[in-house]
Amino acid sequence: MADVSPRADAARNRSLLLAAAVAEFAEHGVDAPVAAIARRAGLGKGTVFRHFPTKDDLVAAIVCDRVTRLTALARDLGTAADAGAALLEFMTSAARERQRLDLSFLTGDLGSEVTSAQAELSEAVTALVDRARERGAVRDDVTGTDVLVLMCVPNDVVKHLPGAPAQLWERYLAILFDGLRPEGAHPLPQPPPA
Amino acid sequence: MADVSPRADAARNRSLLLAAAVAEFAEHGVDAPVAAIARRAGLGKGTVFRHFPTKDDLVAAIVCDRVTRLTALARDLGTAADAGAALLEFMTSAARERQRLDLSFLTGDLGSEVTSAQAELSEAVTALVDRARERGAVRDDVTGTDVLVLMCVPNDVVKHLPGAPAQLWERYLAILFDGLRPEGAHPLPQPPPA
Amino acid sequence: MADVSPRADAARNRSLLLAAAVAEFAEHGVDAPVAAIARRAGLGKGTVFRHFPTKDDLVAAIVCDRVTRLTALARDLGTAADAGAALLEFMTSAARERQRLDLSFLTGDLGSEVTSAQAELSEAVTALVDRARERGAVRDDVTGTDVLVLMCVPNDVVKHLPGAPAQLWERYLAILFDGLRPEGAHPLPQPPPA
Amino acid sequence: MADVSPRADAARNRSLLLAAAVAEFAEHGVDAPVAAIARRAGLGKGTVFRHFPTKDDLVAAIVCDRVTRLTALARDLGTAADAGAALLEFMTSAARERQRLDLSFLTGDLGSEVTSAQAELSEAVTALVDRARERGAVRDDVTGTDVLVLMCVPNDVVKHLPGAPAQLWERYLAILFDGLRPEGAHPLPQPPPA
DNA sequence: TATGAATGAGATTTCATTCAT
DNA sequence: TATGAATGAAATCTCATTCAT
Repeated sequence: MADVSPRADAARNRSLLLAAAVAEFAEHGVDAPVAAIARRAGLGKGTVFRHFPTKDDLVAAIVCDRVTRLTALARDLGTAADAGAALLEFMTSAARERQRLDLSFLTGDLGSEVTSAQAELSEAVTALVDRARERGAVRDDVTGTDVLVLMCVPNDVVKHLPGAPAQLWERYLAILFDGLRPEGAHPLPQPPPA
Repeated sequence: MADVSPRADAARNRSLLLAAAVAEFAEHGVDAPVAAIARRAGLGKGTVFRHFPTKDDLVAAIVCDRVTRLTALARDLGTAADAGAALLEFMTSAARERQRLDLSFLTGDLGSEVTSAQAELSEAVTALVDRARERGAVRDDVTGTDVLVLMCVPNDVVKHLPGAPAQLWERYLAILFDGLRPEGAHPLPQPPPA
Repeated sequence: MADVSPRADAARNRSLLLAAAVAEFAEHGVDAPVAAIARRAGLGKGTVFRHFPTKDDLVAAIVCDRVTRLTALARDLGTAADAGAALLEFMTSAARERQRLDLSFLTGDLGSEVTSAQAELSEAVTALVDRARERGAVRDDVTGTDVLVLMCVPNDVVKHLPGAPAQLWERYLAILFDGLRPEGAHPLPQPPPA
Repeated sequence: MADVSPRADAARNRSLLLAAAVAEFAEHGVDAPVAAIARRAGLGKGTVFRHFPTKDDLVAAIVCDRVTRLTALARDLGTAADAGAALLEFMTSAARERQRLDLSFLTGDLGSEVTSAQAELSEAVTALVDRARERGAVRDDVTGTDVLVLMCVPNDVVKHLPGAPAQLWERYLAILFDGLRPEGAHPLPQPPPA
């Protein structure tokens, strides 16, 4: 009990830093200087490096957090009555999350922690997609990995239109999801990635 | 005569530089140092700045070139017999182009030249889409701007999968295009962007 | 009684810290971070600064300790039967000590405590050398200060040969001591330092 | 001819930098900041890194220069009439050189260029010592490598005495050289290093 | 008293851009 | 006109030291 208080402080600062980093990255991209993040968090530059020895570690922490939350969501939705609606809701929530910050959490080597978090997410999403496919809610030839990469689309797309309204991603998610439905599906020219 | 050869030289250097920049950006991203581009072109660093006063100008020139070529393609396809196939071919060619270098040519302020080139592209693509929509080849509620942003998707998506096969983008273009077809289209939650 | 145990604790920590610092400096040089010393001692970083307000103070304490021990040794040997053998043994022990950690304890301003310890060592070594010289064990023109600086040689020399065997210093101490003997001594071009 | 002038400038700056680095290292040790060297040379910080991509490269260049000059000297003296005097002169010159800056040029991995320069020096000094030994000018059991490491002694020793007169090293070189003479040589306890 | 979180000055290094030759 | 040397403003990261708990 006695040693909780200093740690509470450190935990609070860690949160402050993550929030500041998310905000700063959202505004200026991942090239935002660490100093700006520290300033935004109201902390010293060195404190950032105490919590995250490398800038990459900071990025990895954010990604990890995000991926973990998505995994939890996918698992929650894994037992929903309507498997198709569950998948759509997952993709919707994922896009809404990504609207805040679009760090691509699939690329690059961000360390083992992120890698295993990604593996868990992949598994959870695959389960979600498999179920939707079995119920005929999505086309036969779509896989969990497909959804994993496609769920980034709506936000990526909107990034290209600087002045666009905040909710525009919903439009493209809808178009994309129509492409995943069984109705009017044409055969795909390439096999799904591993 | 005397002043023709220097101009020919300058034009050749400009081409060399653009090619070198495309290659360098493709390999190392837009953060590739100007020095590397100069070296690759077999020219001095100062020559780069003589042709392109700023690194951004160099990027803008590449984007401009690319956009202009796409505009020409869109115009060529504007008279094809099958409007739907023409649109698909346009998006396919655009994706194939982008496979080489995925500078997002829609974002950011790259100067007036790029802006007007973008406007022309927008106009040409809108014509293409309008025609396809009138023939019933794509859904009623899709616009030229939609296609303009969506045609970046296949490559953007594949970027997230480092080890993926080179042609994987074809898979996602197919899914996406199925989403643009009239069959099984669900109403879209947001209006198209301007 | 009540205040005895904290003092005992403090003394123990001081020793732990000195030992850890010696080890760390030996492995990584004086640039070894204070944090590493604290970790090696199993103490907090703050504790280091409680005992030694400055990193320099920590270095000074080590030097002081070392110098004091050498002084004791020199005094012990001051009454030995064979004055020449006593001097050789002193230099041998000094070199062996220095093999563990070669902080040069003569250079720099390390504070008054070190300065006075150095003065005492100087006096003791001078006595040792004077006696050896009187007995004809060393050449006429050699002084205590000469020995003081020369006794660092064997280790300094070996430092230049990274892969050298641990005992190589003995070779160079032998050569050096031969240079201090009266046999075959040539006149020295410069007077001894103060 | 026409392209000599820009290079002349660069060469001059390179020399300026080397000189400034030697001076700065001599005053403040190798930990002297690169910025200080640049300032002393009257050049920008970036210019240092144009000439020497790394601080280590700068150190290596200095060492290389020094080693190369010593090699030339050793070779020059290799044909002198009096082999013993030649060796003494070599060690004297080496010490005088080192008096300006005592970068230990034997330790550490400074890159292949330095390594090969060191090898050449070693060979030249070995020739010098072998000849002296054959003429009976130095003791039987001394090698080129011994001299290579011992020639650093006089300066190392004097470093420990901050206020000492500039020529004090001559005194210790004399003592050391007496230790290398055949007269009064005692057997050495350790074999020579490779 | 002991701890270790926070600090911030400073070190190395990169790179777009300028300018003398 | 072409070159590449010079510049200096960041950016990342380290570490001695302070201070709240």
